[in-house]
Amino acid sequence: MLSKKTKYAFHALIYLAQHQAQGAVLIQEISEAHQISHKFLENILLELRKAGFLGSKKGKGGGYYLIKKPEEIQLSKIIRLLDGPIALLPCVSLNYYEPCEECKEETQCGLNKVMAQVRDETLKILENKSLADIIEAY
Amino acid sequence: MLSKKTKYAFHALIYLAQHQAQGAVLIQEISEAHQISHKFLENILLELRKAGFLGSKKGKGGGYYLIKKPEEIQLSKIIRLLDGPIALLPCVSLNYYEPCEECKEETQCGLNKVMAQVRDETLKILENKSLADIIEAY
DNA sequence: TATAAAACCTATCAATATTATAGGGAATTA
DNA sequence: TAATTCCCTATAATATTGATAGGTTTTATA
Repeated sequence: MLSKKTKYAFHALIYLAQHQAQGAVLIQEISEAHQISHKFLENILLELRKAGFLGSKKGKGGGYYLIKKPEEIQLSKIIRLLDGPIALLPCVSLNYYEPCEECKEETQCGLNKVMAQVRDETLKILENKSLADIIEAY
Repeated sequence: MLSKKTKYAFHALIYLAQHQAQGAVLIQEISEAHQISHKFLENILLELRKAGFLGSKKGKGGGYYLIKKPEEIQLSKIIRLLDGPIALLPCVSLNYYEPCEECKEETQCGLNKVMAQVRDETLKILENKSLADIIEAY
């Protein structure tokens, strides 16, 4: 299951994409529109900015805005940033890999094989779908 | 990520499958073989029994044993039993469905669509792979 | 039939992760 | 210079997961 953090991130990104014309958008505005705690959302937007998805402007008239095109924002990247690994086991994670404690030969482990397959199919979708794709039908 | 509970369950099931000949197997034996806390494993085996995967025998010479063929134990069933939903969002979960709080029309939500797709691909694998499959290469 | 072995069951504790809040700092605008 | 808004870090609250504890019931067997 995706965490609230990730869900909020998606909502915020969608909101920002749909209000690109208006320039910088206040945290406040997004948090009210989606009923998210202002401060919690603030932390999330901060992470998204540090990761290069958003830009920000301080002071009056400030706020957040997308600095990547919605087409260029892969869903997989957002999930990894806020939720961590997409894989079901550390030993098949591409970005958060950790060796299996039990297996000597991971490549010969049946569980590893299946979970690697799940990971591949999941990534095939999440890497090829972008923010733009989910907005289309929103 | 799968919980330890689920991982332990898989290890235990694999162990039981590989020691089917010996009849009932002690919790102790499995917990030692896999370095799992005896009591924690006990709870897990209990759940597996209640769910119909295992049988048990009390008293001396007792223990746990598989009552389903490894071929008939879908990985998806084990994960759902111990970890809950496989889907990434409640609104696309088949077994633990909960309506989306924001969407009026889930069918028209882009996030819902993508996550349903992920769920389908994941299940396509986890429902078609059984305990027997992961033992083969173990 | 007494004893020991083993699962059964439920409660509770501990550790960790998630969600949320708090509050002063720094930059920007007017 | 004052108001606004994001920046940053710490901490508190809550939920989930992982682990432990201890008595109960059943069963084999000596």
